[in-house]
Amino acid sequence: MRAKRGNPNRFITQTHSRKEAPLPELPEVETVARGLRERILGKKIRSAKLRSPKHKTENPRNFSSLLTGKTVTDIERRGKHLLVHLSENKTLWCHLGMTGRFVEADSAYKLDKHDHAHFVFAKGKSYTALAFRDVRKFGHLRLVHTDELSTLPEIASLGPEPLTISSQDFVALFSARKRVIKPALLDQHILAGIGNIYADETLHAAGIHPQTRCMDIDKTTLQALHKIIQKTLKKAISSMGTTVDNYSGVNGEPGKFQSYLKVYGREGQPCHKCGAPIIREVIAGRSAHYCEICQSIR
DNA sequence: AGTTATACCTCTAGGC
DNA sequence: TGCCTAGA
DNA sequence: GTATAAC
Repeated sequence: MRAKRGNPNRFITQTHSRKEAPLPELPEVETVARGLRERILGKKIRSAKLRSPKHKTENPRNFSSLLTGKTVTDIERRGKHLLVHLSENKTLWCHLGMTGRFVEADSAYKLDKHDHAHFVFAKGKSYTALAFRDVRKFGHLRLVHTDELSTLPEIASLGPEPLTISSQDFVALFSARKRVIKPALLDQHILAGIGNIYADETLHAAGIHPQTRCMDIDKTTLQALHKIIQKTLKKAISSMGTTVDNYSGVNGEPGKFQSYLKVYGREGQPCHKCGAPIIREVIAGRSAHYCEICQSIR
């Protein structure tokens, strides 16, 4: 399946021996938000259908009538949440979970069994039809009142955005905690948007062992981690996210960041820095990938 | 407070 | 070839 | 991926 044996420039791609979910994290969700802006911003919802009533969704009965006729006024990302703001104080609040995605689904499109909703947006002669697909059903689509968004616990309790937090605030966020760094990075209440891939990648780049307690990491290293996180997320966004055997873009465009992965999904393969095999170890219930030589800070 | 396990759900690579 | 399970 | 219950 994958890749390019013998191509030194594709050293990462060829190492993936398994089909892995893309795990929508901040860069992937940002990519989707941008794709949605291009396609549906300013358009009016002509139809909205929910085809899997079992899927986590609010107002399943009224879904169609509540959405039809509303206009998409703004699309924002907060952590891994997608907020599609509509006219009349409505917001379509989406989370992609592990496998959620939007796919273009015009009249020729054959709905997949995992397409839980279908939308048609229009402005003048310009139509866009999208399906919301979510194989594992960990994501959701919910219709909420825009002015009540900030009262929703899932949104209100989110930590700051990693791309805009200052270095000082970042250091303050972690330096006093007893917790282990990897789960702390994954904790959306502390910082919003980082998931398993970028936690592992940034810790490797910063030379920090994933089991290190936050308070044991000196300030200089935390400052370095802050920089690395911003750099990595920006690069991933400009690469349109990480795609392994799936698509992160709205129209199915694969991301390109997977070719830069240095530890994630590379268990047993040589570290690109030192050659030691990459370790995979379950930490706090999730796979952590790291190099025990390069990530000696602990 | 912080940690860990468990549940939610479907699919696929890889082992046997 | 197919069945089964770990892990996404 | 996340929420929740349980040490």
